Amino acid sequence: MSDRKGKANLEDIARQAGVSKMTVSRVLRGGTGFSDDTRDRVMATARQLGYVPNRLAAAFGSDAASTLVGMCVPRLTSGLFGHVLDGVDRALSRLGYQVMIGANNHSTEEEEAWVRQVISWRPAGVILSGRSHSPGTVDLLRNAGMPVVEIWDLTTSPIDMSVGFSHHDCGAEIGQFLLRRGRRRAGYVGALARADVMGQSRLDGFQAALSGGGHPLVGKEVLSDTPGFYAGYYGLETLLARNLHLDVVYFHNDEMAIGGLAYCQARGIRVPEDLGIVGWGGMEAASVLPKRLTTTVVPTTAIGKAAAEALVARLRGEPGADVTVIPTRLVPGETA
Amino acid sequence: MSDRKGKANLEDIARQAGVSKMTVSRVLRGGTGFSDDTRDRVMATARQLGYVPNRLAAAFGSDAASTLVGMCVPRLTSGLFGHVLDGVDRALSRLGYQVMIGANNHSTEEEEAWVRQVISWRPAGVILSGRSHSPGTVDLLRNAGMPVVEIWDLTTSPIDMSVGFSHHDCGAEIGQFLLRRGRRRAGYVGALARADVMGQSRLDGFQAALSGGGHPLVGKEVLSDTPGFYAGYYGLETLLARNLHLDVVYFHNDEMAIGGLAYCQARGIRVPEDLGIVGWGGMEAASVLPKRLTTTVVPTTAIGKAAAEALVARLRGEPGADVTVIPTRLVPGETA
DNA sequence: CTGAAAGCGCTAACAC
DNA sequence: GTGTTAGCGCTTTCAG
Repeated sequence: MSDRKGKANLEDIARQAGVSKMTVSRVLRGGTGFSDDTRDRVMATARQLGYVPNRLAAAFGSDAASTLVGMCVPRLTSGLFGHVLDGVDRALSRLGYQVMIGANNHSTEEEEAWVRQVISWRPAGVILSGRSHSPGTVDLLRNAGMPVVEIWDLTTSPIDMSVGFSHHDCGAEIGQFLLRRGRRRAGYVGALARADVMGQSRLDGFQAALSGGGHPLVGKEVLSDTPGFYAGYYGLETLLARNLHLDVVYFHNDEMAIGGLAYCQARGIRVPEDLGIVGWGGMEAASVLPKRLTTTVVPTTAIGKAAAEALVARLRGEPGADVTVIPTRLVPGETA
Repeated sequence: MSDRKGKANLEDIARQAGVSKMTVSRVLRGGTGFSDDTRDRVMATARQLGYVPNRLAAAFGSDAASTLVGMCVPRLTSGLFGHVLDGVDRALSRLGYQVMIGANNHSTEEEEAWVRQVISWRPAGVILSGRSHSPGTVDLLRNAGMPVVEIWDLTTSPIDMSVGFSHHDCGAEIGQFLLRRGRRRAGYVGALARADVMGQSRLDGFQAALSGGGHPLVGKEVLSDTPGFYAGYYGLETLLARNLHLDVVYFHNDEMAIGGLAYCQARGIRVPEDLGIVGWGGMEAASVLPKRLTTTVVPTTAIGKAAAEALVARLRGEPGADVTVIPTRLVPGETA
């Protein structure tokens, strides 16, 4: 059916359909400037030849035809970011874009390495997670002159655009909530201290609110481990072993909080009577527990969708805000 | 610093360093055939100009220089596939490849649409999830002449290569296990009946084993919903409402099983005394429950890693098996 | 409505 | 050790 390398190109179609490459190109891209007859003939020939367009050539030759979008998340195994990725991918793929992923593992160096790779593919734009990046990353992106969306942790001075919410405010809101509920001796269990800037922001906000209310954080335990169920379980065990008479514990996220709940159940600690348990993130599991987890629900998919839309709007030259706030929602639950 | 469009290219570096484009290309790719002095000069100039290579041009011009790999999963929000993706990405990014993602939402049509897009970028290879694909997908991939790895559900006649395990065997193994434990009236709770071929395979294996043992499946409830906690909770409620006197229920996955456990706890149903609960997948949460969930643990990351390695081995012309079995592990747990 | 020419930035092949 | 030539497949521009 076709020639060299078993791959037909525009010229093959052109020859066989008796038109020029240019006409084929126009037809295939659904443009205008050809007769119905020509279109039908070209389409038929393309199908017959099993033509597969070469977007490498298209993107290369046209400088503005790239439909690649890079998206970097902290960890690919994070349930929350899976939903963000889903929101991004659904919005983008529907518009004909392709998503290149990357994980920075909470390291700005790894992020920079990823950015360096990804921009060499001349993507239409890039989505980053978080607001702290290496100077090299910022440089690279500024010079690349493509839309950049920083998601998750809002920043008022984005590289280009920002979509998300304030982690600091999440922590503060929970702090105030707990004080209102009469909690006086709060603890914190986290993970990945050095690495996770955003978890740290929540803790900062939490502490600020507690101190502001006159009942500062009593104790904290931060493991250097994946912030999952295990870490929550053992982190709470360690923290409680210090006998600080805590009446509530704020966890890095819902998974850890559920681990904490499991520990309480195993030890006969009554929740919320003996100890309050608070999570963050809003994973689905948290809402079918025997007692609904007190937590902050993050609209993950909406953030992904909004980020994708902001990116595309910029690409199309449509007006759009540089900073988009996607509010989180405190769910009182029954565990604190 | 540089010229038109603020982007330096090989020629800019060549001119400023007083060598030819070709020499610059050789230096930048870490090849051979230049003096130390030349190398230093070129490198310095490249850095000074803020040179960002154009892989679009490289991949386009060399036909064998693509480092793009496409990876399609059923759902981006699946915890298990998040880990698979992580395994793939870690293995691949370390070797300089970039991953383009896609989700097929359990639809072979959506998968075909994705394949059509992705191969137009002339990737080095493609990783698909599952073994059932549309004829169009198979055609496209066969003609593309690039390595293809089908993961998750093993097939002995892959398009090219297959890495995973047998879902049918997973179900059968659980069926036999339950019979040995004296269970006689088993039920099943699943989700996405039509769409999820692999879940169906597990159910098939499960039923075959039960029937083979003389105690066929008593009842099943399959929701058209996301296979998550909610669906598990309400699915079990619905199934039990039929008063079939079940003594054990096999769930589509761990999330649903945990939803089922939550239902039992809410209703005072004792597990495993009154009812056995069995999951599938091996999510982390399952192992910190008050009672460890009886389930099948799937080595997700290992599958991703093996798939990536098989793909790269093929690209390098290294010998490798077409079919790689990554065994799952039945965890007896305490819920059945 | 259609076509011809030029060129995107890089690498392969070959010459020196 | 280094340079020259050609060309990857497409789109842009400009002519008709």
